[in-house]
Amino acid sequence: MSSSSAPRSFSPSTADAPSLAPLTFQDRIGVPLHATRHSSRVLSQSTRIHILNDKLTDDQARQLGHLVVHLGGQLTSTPSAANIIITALTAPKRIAKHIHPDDAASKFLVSPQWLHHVQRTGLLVDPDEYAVTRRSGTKRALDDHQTESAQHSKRPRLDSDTLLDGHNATDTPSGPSQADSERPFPWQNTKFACKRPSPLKCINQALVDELEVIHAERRLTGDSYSEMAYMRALSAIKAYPRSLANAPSQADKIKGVGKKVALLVHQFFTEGRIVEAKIIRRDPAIATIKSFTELYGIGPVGAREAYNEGCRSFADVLGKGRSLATALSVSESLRILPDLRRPIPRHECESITEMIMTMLDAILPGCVHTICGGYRRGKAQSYDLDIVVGHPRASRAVLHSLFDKMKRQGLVSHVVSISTPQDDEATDVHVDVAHLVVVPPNSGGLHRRVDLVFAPETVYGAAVLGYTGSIVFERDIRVWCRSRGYKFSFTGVTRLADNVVVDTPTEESVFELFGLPFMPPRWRNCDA
DNA sequence: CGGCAATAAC
DNA sequence: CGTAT
DNA sequence: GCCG
Repeated sequence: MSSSSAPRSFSPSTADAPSLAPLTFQDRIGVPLHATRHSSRVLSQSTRIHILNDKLTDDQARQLGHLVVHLGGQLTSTPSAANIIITALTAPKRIAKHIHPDDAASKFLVSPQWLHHVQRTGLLVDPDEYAVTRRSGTKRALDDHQTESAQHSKRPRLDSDTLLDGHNATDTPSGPSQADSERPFPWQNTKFACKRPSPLKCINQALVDELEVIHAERRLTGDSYSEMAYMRALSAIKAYPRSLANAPSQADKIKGVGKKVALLVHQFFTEGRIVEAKIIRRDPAIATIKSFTELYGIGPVGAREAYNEGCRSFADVLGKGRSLATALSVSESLRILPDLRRPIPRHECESITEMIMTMLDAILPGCVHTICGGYRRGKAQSYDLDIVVGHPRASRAVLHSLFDKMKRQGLVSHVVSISTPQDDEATDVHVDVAHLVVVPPNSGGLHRRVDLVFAPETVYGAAVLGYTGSIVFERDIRVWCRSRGYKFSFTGVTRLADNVVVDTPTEESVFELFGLPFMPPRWRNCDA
């Protein structure tokens, strides 16, 4: 594709719609620089729509274009930049002339009626309902009234009886969630993820997985506050202990779930999927951008830029030679990526830790340690290893001694980053961190990401808590903490009144200080 | 309508 | 600033 | 996008 970077526009050729502003095309991925304020947009930026002019008059095409923009969607100048293509054509051969063969499979090809239906209902209608090339059923494209009424009248709703109390969870079917009896305390309707137990897999996990698709798309497109809203909403649903299948309208009573997500929840349980997630799942642009973020040091912005500059493969990204400010070059990152994609089973987390702790013991005996991260939350496998070590005060630069020893033994293949040694006697507490790539012996030469954290025992509890996650749990414990007059980080807890660091030798001491019931690590799985 | 975690490295 | 934890 |  020709890299049309800046938004382009043209003025209407025929002057019979004078009130309309010129149409604006946007072929790039990502939220517009000046996000147009739609109070409640029907189409999000995940719908990038191209209108085939063929068989439409200029005027019709322009009207449709304005409708797309009016509904909050993005208009593209080429078919390949879109994920939805509107056309009045019906003959496959004629359509094929406009669509690159590579694109044909992934694009939704819809009739203009789709857009009108979207406008009429104010909902993102499944584009497959208006597919111009037949899928399983050929009759859909014409009878939009029928599909509409069918969707709205079907399915009984039996959600009036059940209430949001969470105590008498009598109806716990054979769900895949972990033993509910282990739940440390009952669910409560709170906006703080750190106050509600969240299992590894919840009873509404299929819904959570669907919302996660939208969340990931918001992250990749840079819609950051929408991203956060989805993250928190799915987190809230994840903690909800009862099935929403027969009571989808209960969803908007859960704190963190608002009008929009409640609508999606309803759609999921009445129609079996969320349309927006379906569109995103089929969007190759999103998949490509996501794959770029697998490279260390390339996040949503870098991945998006690469994509918008025409990159479609790792080789393309490598060709760009963007190694911006990362210890791991793109080529190195690419080289070890196959290894880093391999999950680390729990027993290997343990054996690597044992090896490292044995080495440490020869340097400074008597340190305590905890394997944190997903491992501690009970995940069967992880993609990195977080080891938090607690050492007696007065021991300085322990991490660096250990690090040297590991290097000498050839265990360290890459130093992603390591905190600068605190040479002088800094009076305040210092937590040392090393982000390494390690090649453990006896594991087939696989590269493994290992994070080492060295904390004085006075803040060991905060460090362990800070490295156990999950992300939403961490964020909310900080929010809660501030509301109680403290500031929390993995380096310790500070009382805001006098800026004094409070002793937090154990996790329990942190929870107690904050007036929070202790949350067992296995119940901190607040993320999808 | 303001706010949305905190921190370190690059 | 963007990325990572 | 949601909460207070």
